[in-house]
Amino acid sequence: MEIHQLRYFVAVAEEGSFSRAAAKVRVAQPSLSQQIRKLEAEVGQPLFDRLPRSVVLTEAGRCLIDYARQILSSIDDARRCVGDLKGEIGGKLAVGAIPTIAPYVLPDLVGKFQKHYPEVTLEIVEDVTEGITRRVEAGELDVALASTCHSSPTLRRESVGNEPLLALLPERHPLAKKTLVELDDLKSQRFLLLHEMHCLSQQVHHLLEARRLRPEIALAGSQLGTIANMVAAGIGVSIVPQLMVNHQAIPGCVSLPFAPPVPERELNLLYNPLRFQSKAAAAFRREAAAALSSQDSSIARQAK
Amino acid sequence: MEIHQLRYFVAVAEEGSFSRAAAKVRVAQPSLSQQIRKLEAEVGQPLFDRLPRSVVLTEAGRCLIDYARQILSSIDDARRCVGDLKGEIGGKLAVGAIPTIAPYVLPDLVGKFQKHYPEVTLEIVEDVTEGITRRVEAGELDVALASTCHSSPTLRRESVGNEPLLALLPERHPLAKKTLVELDDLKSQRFLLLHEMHCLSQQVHHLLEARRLRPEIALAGSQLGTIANMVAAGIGVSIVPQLMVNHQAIPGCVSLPFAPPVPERELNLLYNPLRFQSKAAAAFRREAAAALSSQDSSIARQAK
DNA sequence: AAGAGTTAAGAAGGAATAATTAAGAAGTAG
DNA sequence: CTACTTCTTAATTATTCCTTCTTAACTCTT
Repeated sequence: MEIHQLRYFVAVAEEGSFSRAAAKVRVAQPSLSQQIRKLEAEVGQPLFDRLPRSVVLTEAGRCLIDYARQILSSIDDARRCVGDLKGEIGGKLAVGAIPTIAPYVLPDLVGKFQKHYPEVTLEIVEDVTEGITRRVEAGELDVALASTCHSSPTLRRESVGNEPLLALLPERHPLAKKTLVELDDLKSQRFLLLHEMHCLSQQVHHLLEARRLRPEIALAGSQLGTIANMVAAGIGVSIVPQLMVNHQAIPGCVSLPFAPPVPERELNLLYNPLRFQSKAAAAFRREAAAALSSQDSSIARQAK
Repeated sequence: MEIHQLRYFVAVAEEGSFSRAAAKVRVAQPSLSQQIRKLEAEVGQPLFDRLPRSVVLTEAGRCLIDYARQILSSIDDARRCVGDLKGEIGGKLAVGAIPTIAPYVLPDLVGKFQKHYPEVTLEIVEDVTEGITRRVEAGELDVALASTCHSSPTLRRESVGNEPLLALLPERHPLAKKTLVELDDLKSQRFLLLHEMHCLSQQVHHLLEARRLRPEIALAGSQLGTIANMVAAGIGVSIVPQLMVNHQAIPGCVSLPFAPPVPERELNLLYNPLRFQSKAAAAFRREAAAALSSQDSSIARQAK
């Protein structure tokens, strides 16, 4: 059993194809076939079922795949761990964020971080909470930004504060002139929400349900900018995070803060405590926390 | 970074010498030196300080060693995991036990186990609780038999019952004719104990201390058989586990049960829940639990 | 103080192994 | 039926890892 065999094995399992896997790991496809065969010979049974159109793991393969991933991830950690000892902050850093945070936070944050630590190669992943947390737990992401999510031995949350949610109304809406709005004011409005896989959508849904506010439209595969444009077009109203309002002009809309109790969402930094925390990851967490806290102060200013 | 390089690296770290490590991993010494050099080149800094008389880990080496051990252990687990799928129960199994259990339980247990599963290669380690638990947590042992010990994420205890402790007296001792004895009866006796690193010794010490019974003699580097012989010689009395009395004739001594509250010690099976549990390990746990429970019934019989 | 013994490192030759390219077989789609 | 995709097989090349022999540094003894 060799490390490169495990790498090939994981690649084939992920790609479901020998040739695509070969391209991914940058070797000729026959080499990869050969190494998989050796691995199969060593464990004494086939790891893949070679179907006409695809390649799927056998029982033995499914059994091995988790170990293989873990071993490769440990090797990465080991490299990073000794690399960090050399002092310089460098290497690769995989960062994730959910779609209702990423566009408003990452551009500034990534820019600043790259300026401070130019030796770090960043890899950015944008996905919904479910996908982000899975990737953190699988060791694919070093740090991630998300809102409410589950916690587990392989997923630690570090709170970086709460963020108010704002009402988003068309400019010429009767409520648009108020300075504060209440949830109940929005009764009988049509709500535009993201697809329910977005946690923001779930959070708002819970808010509305608690107040027996019903009419909703969910937009699958969409983003907050689309929602805003639809609000501007008078199709409905929405509830959006402060971060969005701070970072993006929304022509044709006004955003109004809620009267207390102000609806909020959590902002969390996620990471996998079982993995080695590189200096680069620690630095990114620091900068991210700082960036989001400064959000808080700008929120505070705006609230005055 | 290659698997064999990690194997060599761990071997050198453990042996503190290139040549001894080379013998251990069965390669010529220059090969091993060469591979260590490659590893050092890859991580960018030396892993060992080559001192005149020995070889010790550098900071980078200390950082890497845990990862290396974990990776190698994961690879073992992976092998075992897929191997188990093939159905047959085989492979290697490392079993540990503390010195106050091992001689009375392992002979029968190991004999039976080998008869039932002749394909399993057993490796037996006898050590005090501290050493046994460390080895289980480090993944060196698959299963172990011990008494009271700490528990941790990498060390799970599975209770297999409690075992009564008995008073061990010289044949001609005035108390020897009683059928039940109380702890307080033993006041002013001289107690012979094993070295305090043995948990049995600590347990008895606590018992005595609670009753303000003081005079003790601790025997370093000794075993229960020696204690028994000294008791027979009239040097003092002792408190020993039922297991010992059941499995070993003790000429010149009598063992007496205590009146309630009967002092007991726990009997636990230990294993590392983070590691893969092979079928061989599961089978051993079953047989060990059965063996120790049948102890209980023989204890019950004897108590009548 | 000199030599025997130990320990690690270096160099050269040979064996094993993994990579590449090219050709073949099996199945699918147009 | 032909063209295309995908994995396997085969032959060749290149790498790399291991071994033996040798050198260098250091300890301990006489």
